[in-house]
Amino acid sequence: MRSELRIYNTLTRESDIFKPLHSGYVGMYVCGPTVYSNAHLGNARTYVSFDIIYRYLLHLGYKVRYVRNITDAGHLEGDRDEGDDKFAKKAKLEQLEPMEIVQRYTLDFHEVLKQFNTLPPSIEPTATGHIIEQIEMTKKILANGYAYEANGSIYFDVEKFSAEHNYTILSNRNLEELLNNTRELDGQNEKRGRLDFALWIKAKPEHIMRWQSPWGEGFPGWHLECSAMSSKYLGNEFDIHGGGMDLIPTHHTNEIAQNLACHHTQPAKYWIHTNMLTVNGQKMSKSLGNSFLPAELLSGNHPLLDKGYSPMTVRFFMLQAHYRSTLDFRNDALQAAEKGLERLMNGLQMVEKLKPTGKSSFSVQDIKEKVYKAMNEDFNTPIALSHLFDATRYINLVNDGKEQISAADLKDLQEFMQNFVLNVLGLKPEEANAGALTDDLMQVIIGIRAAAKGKKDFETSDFIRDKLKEIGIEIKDSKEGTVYKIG
RNA sequence: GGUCCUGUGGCCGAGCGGCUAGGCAAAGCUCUGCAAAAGCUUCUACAGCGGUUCGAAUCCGCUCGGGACCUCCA
Repeated sequence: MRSELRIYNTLTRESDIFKPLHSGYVGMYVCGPTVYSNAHLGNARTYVSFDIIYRYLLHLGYKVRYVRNITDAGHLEGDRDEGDDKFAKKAKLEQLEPMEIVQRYTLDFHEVLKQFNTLPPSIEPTATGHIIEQIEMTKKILANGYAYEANGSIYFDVEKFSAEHNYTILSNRNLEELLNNTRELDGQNEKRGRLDFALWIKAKPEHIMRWQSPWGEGFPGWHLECSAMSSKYLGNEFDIHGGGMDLIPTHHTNEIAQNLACHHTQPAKYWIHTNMLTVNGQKMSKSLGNSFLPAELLSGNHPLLDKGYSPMTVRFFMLQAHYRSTLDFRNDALQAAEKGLERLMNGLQMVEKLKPTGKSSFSVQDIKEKVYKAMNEDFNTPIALSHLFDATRYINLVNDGKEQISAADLKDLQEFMQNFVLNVLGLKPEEANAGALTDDLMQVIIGIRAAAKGKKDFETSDFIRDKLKEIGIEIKDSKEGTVYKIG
């Protein structure tokens, strides 16, 4: 009997037993990127974390609708009504149409996530594609009395809302202190309250992205799109809402307020938040200028890297930490992850070659249960991995004849390893980086070397090995024969 | 300034009242013409000082580090 899945819920600040609203089905909404520049590794960590959650839920047999938006409009520089939106600003900078920016960085985002082997979401809606829904929602919040119009813009009335609801339920902040500590910002005279935020913003003449609304031409506030799209595709109440931890105090807080003000329901039952990727102990972010781009990672062309690393190495590196802990991105940690991943993948290959040896001397069932237990405790991938490494050690010991495994257990273990490593953790073997022709050539060379070795002509065989090494091809002799590795 | 999180062996990272993960590195061994690779084995830490407890890395207090949020951010 397996343990039940528990998820740490930011809303309750406890690990809650996961029970979907509709048995067998899961609705999950994750806040996607604002596509105004290249996705960096910090962004990737969040989506890799949710990819694991998505994959595991699928693995458990749930039918999951995974919605992840693309923010392509209405995201202001600062929470100021006079701010340009990010796309228009960047567009001016590069002399491009805003939607050109959106397209470029949406493609980049998809490319990055594909490299990290994340599964695409079921629906990937865009903010610009849901202007009508956002206007409708604004109208309804106005009608319900939780917003007001000021000079063509619509603001959410936090004071009114908090008289009836706990506005800071998610962040657990003290509302009074928030009110007193929020910085005085310029150009805020339109707002009645310091914490009020825009649902709809009146377009200034210089704004390129604008839509017609009952309040004149404008564009939606950032927080509204997620409320509108999650309601549309998952209903007013759904199971999981996720995002980075940095979204808790503002974005998600406001989202909850909007949903309550509009639909009178709290949108999600479980709020999951992933922690940040740090560099030298500091959060990786575009504004701090310490971000790593996937291209820099692959090439190793970055002052903090000694060499390039594959996306799978980074995925594995991320899996070695829990999603709610910060993770520091460092060259030597990556180096360690590279070796670790190789060990795990070797184990995965090895288990396929194993032959049953009679009665099992260890319990496959036990390993499996430990792995599931770890995953059921708030998706604890580091612990799951540690048991997978235990399994790997047993696999190697069976290969050495020091442990025994029965035919049934072997089949079980093979299926489990393949399924878990490949499908749940989403790790895939590095693609052979040699083409067919190269491989044929290598077989010829290896054959010549083997012949020389057979004649004890070690001078020739060592010459071949050394020369290949010079051009970056490593020769390894093993019991099963000689293999090569490029790079 | 306010709110909150955090400090684990040479490094990365789990654990969060008793059973003291795992990976990397290191050392020894196996394999091997020699290597390399791979595999096996070994290596026991919880910032400091107090307290609670039969028992604390785990709970409480203080001190000293580090970080996040309060402003766009995953």
